[in-house]
Amino acid sequence: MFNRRSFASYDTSSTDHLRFISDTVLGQMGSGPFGLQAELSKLTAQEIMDAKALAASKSHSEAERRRRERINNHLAKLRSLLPSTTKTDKASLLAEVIQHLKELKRQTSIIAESSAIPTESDELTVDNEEDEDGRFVIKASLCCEDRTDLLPDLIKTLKAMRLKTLKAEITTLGGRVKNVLFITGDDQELNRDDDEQQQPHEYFVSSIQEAFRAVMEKSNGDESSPGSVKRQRTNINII
Amino acid sequence: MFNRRSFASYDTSSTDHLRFISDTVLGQMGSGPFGLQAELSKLTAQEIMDAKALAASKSHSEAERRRRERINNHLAKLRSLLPSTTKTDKASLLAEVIQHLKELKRQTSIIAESSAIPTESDELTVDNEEDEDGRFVIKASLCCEDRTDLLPDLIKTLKAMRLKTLKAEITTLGGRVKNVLFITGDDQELNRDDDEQQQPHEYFVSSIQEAFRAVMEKSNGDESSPGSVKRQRTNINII
DNA sequence: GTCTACACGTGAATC
DNA sequence: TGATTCACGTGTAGA
Repeated sequence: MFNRRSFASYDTSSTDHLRFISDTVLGQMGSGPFGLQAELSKLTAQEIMDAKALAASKSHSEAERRRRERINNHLAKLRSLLPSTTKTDKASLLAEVIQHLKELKRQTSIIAESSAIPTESDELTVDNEEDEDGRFVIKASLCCEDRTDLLPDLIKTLKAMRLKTLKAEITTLGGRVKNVLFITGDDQELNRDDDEQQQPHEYFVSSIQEAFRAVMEKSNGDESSPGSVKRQRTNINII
Repeated sequence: MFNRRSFASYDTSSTDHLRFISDTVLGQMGSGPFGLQAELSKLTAQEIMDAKALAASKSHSEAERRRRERINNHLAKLRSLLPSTTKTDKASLLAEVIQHLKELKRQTSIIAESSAIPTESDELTVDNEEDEDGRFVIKASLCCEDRTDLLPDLIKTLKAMRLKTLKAEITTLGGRVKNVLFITGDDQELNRDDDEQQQPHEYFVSSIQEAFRAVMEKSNGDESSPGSVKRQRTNINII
């Protein structure tokens, strides 16, 4: 452990290290011809072991240097992607990356909700809305990878929940699909005038969200179909 | 440097370190009462210096540990923000962050171009388009911080370039403004039927872009006006 | 047994 | 000067 430390300094060459060892050992031991011989052979063994250890240590430190280099290159790339490069500090850089990432995520989610074009990331929002006649309508917007059974599954789900689709905007682009559905229940279920209005509607919203989530996740699990017809765009409005 | 190394191991206590020094020094020096006394006082000085050095080293290593902790916390937060948490590796994590950041940036820029809502980041695009009558129209979309003189400056610029605004969509939100202008030149300048059509239009596009860029940058330099009326939204269509 | 990734303490530099 | 940041080589634990 002691001599391991001795070549830990940055640019001590192998020969310097060995000379240091031979000096100390020869100084402590007797200088007779036999002892010297023994010590010399011992030294050779030491040399070999040290050479091996040094080689191992060298490759180790080099590997570690490569790793550091990779990480720092990525950090530099991140720094170049940020708008404000005020702080050069590493931790602050990462903090700004986090902030920027959250901001971008916020923007995209806000814009994506009000857009009819499907995005790369899966998305599901279900909200209460009021139509022009003041009746309650639920607007459900879901975006996911397209598959042949998606629409039938959605219809089946809606039928099972006794819901009626007033209007559907279905847009597919690049193998992905975005559905914006305007849903209402049977008249005896929704549009009641008692003072417990909010709670039942929130219940409907969450149960619809849950059901649609299941349909979307079933879609994700279906990896066997290769999504044959891609990169073609269709835009369908069902009223 | 030698004894600095000696307490470099992780949990060697201060007393162990000092005992090691006293052993070696006493072994090398004479053991007379005077020499011992001198060595003892020296030792005390050494002890004090070592105690100081140890304290410094301790605070240093603790500070370094805090720094590492901060960085790793940020990395963990980044990992939680990513959609795919497949690789736990640090460098790969940063690589995925870069990828994700680029993807989000791409999405927002694409969506922002086709949206009438002003975004947080400045933006300027100028493109050729054809209107319903087949005439050439230039669509210019610029988004920047709002100021009172922005619109007059734009109008002045357009007038100076002998351009006509067919239609303008101006939307302000939260102190920022987005202008989408549909521009055409005088009829003798644009809409010619010779085979050099593309080049002059590209010239117009780039010169318009340059002029608008100047207007936007002048806007950025104007920090004196406090942008009094913020957080109110207006939507104006000029046809 | 080699390889890889991490945390650690330390020397040096910058402020 | 002390505080803070970085690169370095090393110990060590999983594949």
